[in-house]
Amino acid sequence: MKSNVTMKDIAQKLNVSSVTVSKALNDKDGVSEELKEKIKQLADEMGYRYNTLAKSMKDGRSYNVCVIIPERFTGMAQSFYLKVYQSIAQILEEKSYYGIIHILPKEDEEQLKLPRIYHERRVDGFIMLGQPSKGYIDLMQSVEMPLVFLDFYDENNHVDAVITDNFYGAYDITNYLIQQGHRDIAYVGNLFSTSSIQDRFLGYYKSLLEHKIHLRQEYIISDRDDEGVFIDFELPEKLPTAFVCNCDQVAHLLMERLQRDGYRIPEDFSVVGFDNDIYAKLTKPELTTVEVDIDEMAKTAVKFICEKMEKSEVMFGRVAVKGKIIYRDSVRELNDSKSRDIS
Amino acid sequence: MKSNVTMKDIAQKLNVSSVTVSKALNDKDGVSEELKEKIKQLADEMGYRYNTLAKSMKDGRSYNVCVIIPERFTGMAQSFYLKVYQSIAQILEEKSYYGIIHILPKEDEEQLKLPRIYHERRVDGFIMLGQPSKGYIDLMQSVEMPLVFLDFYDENNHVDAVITDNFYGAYDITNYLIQQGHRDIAYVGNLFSTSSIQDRFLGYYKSLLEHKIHLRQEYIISDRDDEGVFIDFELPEKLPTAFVCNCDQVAHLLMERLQRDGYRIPEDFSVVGFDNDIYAKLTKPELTTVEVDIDEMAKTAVKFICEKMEKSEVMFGRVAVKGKIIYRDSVRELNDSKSRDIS
DNA sequence: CTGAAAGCGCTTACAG
DNA sequence: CTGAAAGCGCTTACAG
Repeated sequence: MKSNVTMKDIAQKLNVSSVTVSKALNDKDGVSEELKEKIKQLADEMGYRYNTLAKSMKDGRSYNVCVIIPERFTGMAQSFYLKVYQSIAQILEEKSYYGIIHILPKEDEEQLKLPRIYHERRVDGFIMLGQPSKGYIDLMQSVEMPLVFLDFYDENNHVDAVITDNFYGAYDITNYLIQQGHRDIAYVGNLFSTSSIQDRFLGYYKSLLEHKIHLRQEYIISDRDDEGVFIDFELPEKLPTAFVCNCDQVAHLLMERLQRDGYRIPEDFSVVGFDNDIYAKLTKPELTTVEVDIDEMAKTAVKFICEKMEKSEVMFGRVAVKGKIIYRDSVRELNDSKSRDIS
Repeated sequence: MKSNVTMKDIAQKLNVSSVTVSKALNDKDGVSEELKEKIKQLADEMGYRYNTLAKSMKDGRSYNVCVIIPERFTGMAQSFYLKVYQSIAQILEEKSYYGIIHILPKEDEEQLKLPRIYHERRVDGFIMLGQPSKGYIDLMQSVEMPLVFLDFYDENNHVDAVITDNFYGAYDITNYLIQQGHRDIAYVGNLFSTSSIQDRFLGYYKSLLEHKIHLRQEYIISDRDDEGVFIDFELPEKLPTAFVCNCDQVAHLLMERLQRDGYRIPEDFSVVGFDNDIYAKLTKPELTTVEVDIDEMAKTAVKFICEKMEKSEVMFGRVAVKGKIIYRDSVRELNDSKSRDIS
């Protein structure tokens, strides 16, 4: 395969103009079917490859969408965002866009440096995947380019955002525990750490309220300090029968702690998580949890960004995508017995 | 920030030509320092962004390097390749290239479909990260474009490849076990599954040979079938005192099995792994293992691909990058006692 | 149905 | 030190 064949080369061989070749290869009107076929065939034979850079330059669009992920979300076991990116890229592909991943280095985030791809005009829109610093959010807003937030939102900015339905996810899974006969249910998570921990807590709380179950302060168990570093759990004197953990990793840690203390799960305690990530299957027994609908989130974000790239005025607001409960073996049904003693 | 400022716009404002603006912004000779400054400043004020697409078209290069990862390597807990990509992208960035990740869908791999980015001439070179099918390897070879294999190599093709030093990694860690007094050492892995399992086995074997330790067939314990699906371990009648596992995940599985059988680690058995991935810290106790030098591998691969993009004749052959042992708590020192009974 | 002309935004090679 | 001309590979709008 020679690599430098252009439309002009094809045109010359057939004694036509490059305009005709262009039309033929793009399947446009104005060329006889016969000639079209001949051109396409010759293009194939000559190993012609369409040069999109030329087209890009012509119509001033790069056909690239940049997916920015803050570096801190890319650590071990954080394959969640990679999966989201993968889904995004695939959907963009169908629309003939490229999804370009950009892992935002910590320094760039602090110094408010936009990706080089922006300064070099190689991008038509941004999907911000995972919450960056406040300053960076403002920066992204200030450049006039289509922008969608994914998996977080910002109170103060009017940016289209696609998020997991944290609230109803936690609500659903707490309801499930109550259906199984649990009444003493704790929530595990630092309420002041992230908005998703907070929203999940509120979903849990709503479920309690609807079932007229009193929220006990000592049943709100912190899992990390305000910097996000995990801390030892301080379990209350009187233990609940079930724990709603704000994420699978914390459920994993909690189960280890309980098992170390000699308890069995789910016999002694039921535990549920959120995310359905790798930790959900690392626990013994495996975890009942809420699975995030990655494909739906990706699809929605791509739809938004594409429409915004077409006509930049459109706004979609904040959209929450519902997840679904994955039932495994970390929850025990409490048969009528209202409460129990720990032996 | 207006988005459509061009060199011409800047030129007109200053009553100079766009050639002069181009020279000034690229810091080339032929413009007075004074004028250069003025131009740069105005460019800033006007929110000028350099249009690399135009440059790309001019010199027929996209400045993109495509990193292809077969889909099956991107599952949960497979953040290894993401980290490699991250490192690659960062190093390419320093050289003003873009690293474009492309997750190769299974169907495309089967149907031998190259990434669209190739057909659209938006890429100057490929880094193949992770071993694809034989057919796909041949396909990649057939397109005349700079190509580097990363983390695998192919016997039959003369392609530059950067790999982990599986052989010496396993050799080193087996030596370490022997230093700790172990003589009865098993290897865990299906020798016919992948070349890295095989190479690691051979490193283990070399260590035995050098210490005049007889290789016992029943000490080669398979971990997966030929399709790569994990199977139950068949442990030999007489158990060894130490296990060299072909990867951390398998070490994790083995430790679970042994612990389920009532053994303690490292008191009853020593276990070592390879990779230092997430599984190495999920085991209790944490795993002594071989860490792959991701940055060095990435650096080498990028160096190769860049030089090949400059002048395509250069060849580097196969380069193995050494890892290093990470000492944790899964190995026990055997004080002189040659062998032991299991109580 | 076919094509000459102009232009996308930049750079290179050359002339002054 | 400065700039007019030509060209990268394509497409659009228009003329025939």
